Amino acid sequence: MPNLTDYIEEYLKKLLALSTRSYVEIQRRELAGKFACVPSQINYVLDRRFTLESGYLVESKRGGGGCIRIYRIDLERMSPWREVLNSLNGEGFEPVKVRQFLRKICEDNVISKREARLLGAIIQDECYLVTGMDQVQSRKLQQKLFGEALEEILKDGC
Amino acid sequence: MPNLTDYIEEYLKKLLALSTRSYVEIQRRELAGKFACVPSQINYVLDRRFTLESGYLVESKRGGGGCIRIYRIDLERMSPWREVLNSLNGEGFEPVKVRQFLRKICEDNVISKREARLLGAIIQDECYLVTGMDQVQSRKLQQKLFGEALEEILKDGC
DNA sequence: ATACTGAAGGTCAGAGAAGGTCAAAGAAAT
DNA sequence: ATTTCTTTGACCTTCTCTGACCTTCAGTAT
Repeated sequence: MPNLTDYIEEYLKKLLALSTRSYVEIQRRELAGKFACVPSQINYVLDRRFTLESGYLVESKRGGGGCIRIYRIDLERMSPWREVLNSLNGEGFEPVKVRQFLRKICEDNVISKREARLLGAIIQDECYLVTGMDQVQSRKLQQKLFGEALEEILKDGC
Repeated sequence: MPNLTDYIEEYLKKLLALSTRSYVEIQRRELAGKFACVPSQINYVLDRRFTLESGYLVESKRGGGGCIRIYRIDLERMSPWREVLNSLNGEGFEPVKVRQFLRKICEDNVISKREARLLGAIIQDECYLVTGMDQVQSRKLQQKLFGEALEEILKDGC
């Protein structure tokens, strides 16, 4: 017995399938209207059903003329990142390991040397020392920033 | 979903691209007429889309026969570039301004689109919220990380 | 010269139009 | 009975657009 979230998910995935591009653009208010629900329901659906792990990526712009853009990322583009992607949610996000990983995918030409160095800069522990955060917090932030950066890479070429 | 501001921006940039000189001259009143909006809308567009950080310079003359002149700043004329970089590295580190700057050096092919987006990810305020740092601290860290990352990119002899 | 006048452009605060967040209530699953 | 998933609504942030009021300047009348 499908619920609202299921219907909205299905609708959006259909839109994506029909689109010639790798993304679709919607307006939150309008979509909420179509399904007779509150706008924040749309955010819920996006949070739950259009996650990075499941191969989707969401961007938005506020203000007059704002919109939400949903990208579909194909598996090939995702696969080189699988390993590090897993470490982004749970434990096991270790700068040292990530660096090794970066070297590897750089050799595999998934990213450029410059990009590898840029990503490396994000996870330099020394930068975080001055803030007075404890290590747990720093790790969390590194993890978050790295994740965001990764999204930008996956978005690319879409 | 472009809005009025987007259209006016596009129009002006097209004018600039077509111009043989490095600037264009417009009349606020007349331009507002063309887009059926109030004159101050033009100021808004200029404030938001034609800043120094994004590589433009705006001059104006009031009174009878007044006009607005918009210059496109060329990276070759290094001086403004340096100025901006310095201001970014000094006190006034503001992600909004930095983003405009990124857009410009991207347009000028100093960095790739992907790199611009990666650098943009580093300075997203939302990421830093979870850490419980105050804004001053977050800014400092953003600035540090951004600086390191940018260096890694430019090291490479762009 | 001096003062007036009208035609520019500038500023700023407030309304409006998006989308975001979060906690709490309600429903479904285990 | 408890946990997890869904739905809702109040409140927030960002970006855009408008209008009232201000400043500057060229030309003209005194």
